[in-house]
Amino acid sequence: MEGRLLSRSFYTRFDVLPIAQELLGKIIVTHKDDFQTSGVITEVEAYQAPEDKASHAYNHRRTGRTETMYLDGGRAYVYLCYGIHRMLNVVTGGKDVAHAILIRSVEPLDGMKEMVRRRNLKNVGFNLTSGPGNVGKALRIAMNDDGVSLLTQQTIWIEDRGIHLPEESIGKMRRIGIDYAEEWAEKKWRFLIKENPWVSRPNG
DNA sequence: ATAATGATTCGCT
DNA sequence: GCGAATCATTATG
Repeated sequence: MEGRLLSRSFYTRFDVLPIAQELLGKIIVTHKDDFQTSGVITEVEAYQAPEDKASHAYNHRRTGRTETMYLDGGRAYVYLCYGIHRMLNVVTGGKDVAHAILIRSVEPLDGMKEMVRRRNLKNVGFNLTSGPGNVGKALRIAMNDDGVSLLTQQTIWIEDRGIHLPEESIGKMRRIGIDYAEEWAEKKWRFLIKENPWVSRPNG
């Protein structure tokens, strides 16, 4: 399966919203413990600091954790959620621009058997790689992946394998789990491939 | 130093 | 629909 590695210039554009939509249909790949696992990105959420109250980097917030978001585009931002889930984000924009895109769901491609093993699932369903916590577990995202470059095919990277999505096939809805973010919670910055069952929730 | 909490998921009711 | 799991990060003293 040959794909074209997404280049630095894909990630370093300033506006995170088109980048998030263009990630739909691209292939996220990880290489861990001699296993290559991958999937078509089917659902993402954009986070646009400093103005976005839902972002960890809201209002130029700089802490040890958020520092990764201020790096140049084309890196992974990984954080632990609820003490359990490793969430995989794509850092975008130039250095000191704290934009990021959360990968919420993928459609399994390579290494599906290994992904099932990592998930400890008895019965395989769409929950294998749907939902950001499940994506992290299936792709074996680890805390030490925080800050790694996506620009080489070593650990984590994103490829274009020629999938083209027409504008009308992209669903735009409210982001999940950020009700505290007031008016920013209303932004339709969750993007997903319509009619694709590999998303964390059919509606929202 | 301590305490609160979360860009979630799963199992049970 | 509800609550537990589980811990790095964060704010606060």
